[in-house]
Amino acid sequence: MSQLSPKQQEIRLREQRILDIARPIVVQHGYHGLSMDRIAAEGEYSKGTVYNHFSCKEEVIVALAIQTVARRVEMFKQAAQFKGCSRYRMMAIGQAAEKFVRDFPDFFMLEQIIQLPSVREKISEKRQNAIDNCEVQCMTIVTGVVRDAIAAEDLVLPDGFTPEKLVFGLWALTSGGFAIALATNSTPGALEHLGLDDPFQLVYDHTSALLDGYQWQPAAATYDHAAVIKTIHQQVFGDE
Amino acid sequence: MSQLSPKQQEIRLREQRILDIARPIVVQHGYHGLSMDRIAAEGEYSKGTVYNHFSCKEEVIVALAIQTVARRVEMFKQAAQFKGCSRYRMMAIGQAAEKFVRDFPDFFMLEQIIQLPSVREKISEKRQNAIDNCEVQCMTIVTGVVRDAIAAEDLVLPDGFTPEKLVFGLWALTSGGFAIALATNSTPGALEHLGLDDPFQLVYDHTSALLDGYQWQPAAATYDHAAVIKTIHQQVFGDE
DNA sequence: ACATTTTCTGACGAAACGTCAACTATGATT
DNA sequence: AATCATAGTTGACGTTTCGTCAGAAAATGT
Repeated sequence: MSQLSPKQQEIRLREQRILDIARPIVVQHGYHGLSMDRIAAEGEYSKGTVYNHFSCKEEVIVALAIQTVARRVEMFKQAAQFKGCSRYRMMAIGQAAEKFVRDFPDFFMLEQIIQLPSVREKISEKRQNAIDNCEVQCMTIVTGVVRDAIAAEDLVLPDGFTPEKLVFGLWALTSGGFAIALATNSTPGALEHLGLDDPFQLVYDHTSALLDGYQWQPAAATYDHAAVIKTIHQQVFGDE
Repeated sequence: MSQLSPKQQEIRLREQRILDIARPIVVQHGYHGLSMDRIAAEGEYSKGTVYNHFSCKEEVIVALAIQTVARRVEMFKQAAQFKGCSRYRMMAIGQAAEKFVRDFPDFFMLEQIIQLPSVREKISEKRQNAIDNCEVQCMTIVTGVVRDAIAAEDLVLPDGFTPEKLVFGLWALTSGGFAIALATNSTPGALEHLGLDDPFQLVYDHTSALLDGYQWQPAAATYDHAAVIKTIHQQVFGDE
C-alpha cells in the first residue's frame, strides 16, 4: 500500500539530504552559522524547497538533534543489557553517556540550546514529542536498572525516594559535568589551571561517590574499576 | 585627579542606563529578543551611540551577565562566613547558589549561552577576563571551605583528590540540576509527570548524598536540615 | 492531448547587524 | 567673543538572514 511515486521518493530522500548538508555546517559553524540560505545554496535547491521540508531554521536544528539523540537511546539500550551486576550495568550506561558526549560534543551542546523557550516555541508539536520521547526513553532505561538493583537488593532507597529521584541526581551530575568539560574546551587551560586535567574522569569518580552515598552495592572501593570499564567497552561498544 | 567633565559623566551614566534598558528585554524576550535597534529606540539614542559603548550585541549580553554574576560572588562570600561547622558553611553556599538561580533564572541560563564559542569569540578580552574572574572567585570561596573542613578534620580526601576536584563535583551536580529544573520550566509537567515535583529539593538531597559519599562530617542523617537551612537564611540572607 | 494538482522557484519585504561620512557639541586658545 | 580642534552623535546605507507567495514548471490523472 505504501507504494511511493518516484516523486514522493525523491522528496523523502531530500529531507534526509538536507539534514546531511546541515549537520557539518552545525558542527563547524555552530547554531548561528547555520542558515536556510546556506542549506539551499549548498544543496542547490531554492529556498522555498527547503522551507517545504522545514518551516524554519529551528526545525532543522531540532530534527538533527532528534536523529542524534536517538542514537543515544540506542547506546543506552545496549549498555543496559551489559552482563553484570546492577551497579556495573549502571556504569555501562555512564560509559555510554560519556561516549555519546565524546562522539557528538556539538550535539550535546545543541541539546541545551534547543531547550531555550525561543527555540521550543517555534517547533512543531510532532518534533516536540519526538525529542521529549527520547528523553523519556533514556530515563526509563536508567530507572529500569535502578529498579533491578532494588529487586536484587543491591540498593535500598530511603522511604519516598523513588528511582526517578536517584536518576535525576545522576543525570544532573553527568550532564552538568559534561557541560563544564565542553564549555571549558573553548577556553583552553581554564580547568587545567585548577588541576582538573580530566573532567570525564572526575564525573566518573563523583558518580561513584554518589552511588556510594546511596550505598549501592558493591561499594566503589571493592572492585577494579578499570577492569570493569574495559569489559564494558569490549562487550557493549565492541572495542578491543 | 579623576575629575570627570560633565560630558564624560553623562557617558559613564549612559553605559549603565543602556544595561538597565537591556536587562528587562533579556528577561522578557530572551537572548534573541534583544536587539541593538531596540535598545537604541527605547533609550532614544541613535544606533551609533549604543555601538560607541558596546561593539556588538554580545558585549551587552556579557556585560549584563558580569553584573549579575558579580552578585553571586557577593552571595557566596556572605555564605562562606556563616557561623557554623564546615559542612553547614558548605550548605550555606549551596543555599546561596539556589537563591541566585531562583532570583535570576534568566541569567543563570545566559551563563550557558555566553559560553558558546560563537559568543565568546566576539567579546573583548577585558570582559572575557572579568567573567572568568568571577568564576575563579566563586571556585576559590568554595575550595576555601573545603580546605577549612580538612583542617578541622571534618573531611579526609583520598590521596591525590584535591579540594578543587571535590568542588567540581558539587558544581556539576548543582549547575546540572538547576539547568534541568529551569529547562523543564518551559515545558510544564515534564518533571512532575515523573514524580519529580521539587527539583531544588532534589539537588539539595543529592548534594547531601555526595558529601556523605566523601564522609564529610557531620553525616546528613545526624542533623536537622530544615533548622540549619532556616538559620542560614536568617543569618546570611536576612530572611525572617 | 489536455486538465488538474503538486511542487518548485526566486524576487520580495521585514528585521537586525554593524559601518561611516557628515554633522554637532564641547571646551581650549587667542 | 570668535575661532578651531577634538570628541561625540546621527541616521542612512549595504549586508545578511528570515520567511512568504504569486507565478512557472513538472507530475499526475483523464
